[in-house]
Amino acid sequence: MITTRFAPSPTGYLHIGGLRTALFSWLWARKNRGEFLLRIEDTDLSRNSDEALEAILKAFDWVGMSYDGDAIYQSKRFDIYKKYIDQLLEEGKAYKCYMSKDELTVLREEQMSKGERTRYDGRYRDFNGTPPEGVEPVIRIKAPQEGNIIFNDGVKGEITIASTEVDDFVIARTGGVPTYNFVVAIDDALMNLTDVIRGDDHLYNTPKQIVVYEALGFEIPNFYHVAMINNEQGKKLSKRDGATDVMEYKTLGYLPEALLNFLVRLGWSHGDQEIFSIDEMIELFEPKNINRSSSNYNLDKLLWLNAHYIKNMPNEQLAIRLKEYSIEVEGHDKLELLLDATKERGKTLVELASQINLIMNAPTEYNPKNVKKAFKGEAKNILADFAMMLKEWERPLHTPPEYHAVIDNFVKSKEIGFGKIGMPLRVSLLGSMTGSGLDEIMAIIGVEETISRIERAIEFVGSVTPTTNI
RNA sequence: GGCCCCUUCGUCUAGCGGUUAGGAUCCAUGGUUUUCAUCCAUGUUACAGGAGUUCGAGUCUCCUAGGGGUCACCA
Repeated sequence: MITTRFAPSPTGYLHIGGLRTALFSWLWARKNRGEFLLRIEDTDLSRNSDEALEAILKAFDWVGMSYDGDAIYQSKRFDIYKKYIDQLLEEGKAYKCYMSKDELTVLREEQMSKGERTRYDGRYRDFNGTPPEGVEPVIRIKAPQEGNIIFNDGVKGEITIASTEVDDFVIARTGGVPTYNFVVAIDDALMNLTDVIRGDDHLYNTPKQIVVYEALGFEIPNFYHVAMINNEQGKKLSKRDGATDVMEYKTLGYLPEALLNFLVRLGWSHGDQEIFSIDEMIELFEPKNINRSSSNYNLDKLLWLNAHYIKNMPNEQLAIRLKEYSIEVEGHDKLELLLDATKERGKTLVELASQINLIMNAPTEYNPKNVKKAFKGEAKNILADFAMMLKEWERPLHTPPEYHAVIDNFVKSKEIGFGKIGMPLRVSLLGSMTGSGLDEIMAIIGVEETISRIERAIEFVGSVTPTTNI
């Protein structure tokens, strides 16, 4: 059985890099009918925040990734870690180090000035004397002093790191609170993880964790280190790049299925395929197809995917999603028509919402530029005549083709080009020069509203246009 | 700086010793559309550089350059 996990620390929001590794882990577990576990890394009591934790859980919920069982909180497992610390101490695989922070700083500065890698020098590794007074010790683990630590990374291949690069790192701070690399290794082992998929930035933690695995006799899982996601300039993602919080994408009008599809293709591929439903991702995902190089985050592609998912989403479903964007169209008698007429014109739900609002609400103002272009010349009279024709029209007016017939008839009887009525009518109805088809708009709002909007436009034109121009 | 990793169109990527180096996005052009958008078609653009190995190298090896990661009593 495959067991994977996502292990965020509740110190900030969930960002897209984290979401992607979570996605990969989730897909891999689901594909193998294994388990995907959630573990909250909250051993740094001073940096945790409940809001951050809540935001992470909310983001998971929004994208629809479910974890198995209950989330595990490291802060509630200190007694377990304590037990292993004591065990290592007893077995002589760990020791108390009485070096003060000041002494450590001095050592580091010395090493840095010599251009060496900063590392603990092991001065208390075999200490038998009387401990200095007044110093609360930390616990350090005995790391191998020679040879190499070698592991096979599922993405990058065999990684060899010299043991001299790994010092006797602290596993318990003064006060006894255990540190990250120690608890990660213990929890990963205790949770029976088979595959650890995580960010590239953890690559150097792996040898440290292997030291713990070996000291405790745990079985080492498979590691997959996924390269980072950079911004469009190829630099590290930062707050300045916007939308670092996954939930920000919801605010911007992105569908979770588009975001996930975008992320799954960032660093992973299945031949030339671009569009993946969740089920397809689960079916096709293979960690061996994860790219070894880092990738740049590019909004164009996400936007294209989002537009794709909006266009292809059933209208009832779309109506439900739109509720989050202050659009209440569920149960509207022209729902199908309304969404068919607008959903190809919005790349995000926010844009789609504004398209819908344009149709559902009569324009309260007309852009001067549009007025100048669309309401010039005979426009006022033409609109008036068209409104008249609508009023006197005797055939039914419900569907777009039925409205089309009116326009058709109007243009022919007046012997004018479509342009003479098209743009003035559009601006009258929407206040905008672009948008859905006129036939559709009129069919959605109905004949009374159509006439009312035309009359308001005529009134407006009359108030600003010199009579000589009409 | 030490160590580790990475390098194919602007971007995401396919490629797994022999291809006219493919797809997607973006951009441009044309077509469809009464506008816009959608859709369709066409087009421009890439193997970081240099040595090897080989009959043959984007694919293997080495070097150089560039980029990234990491060096905590943070996670």
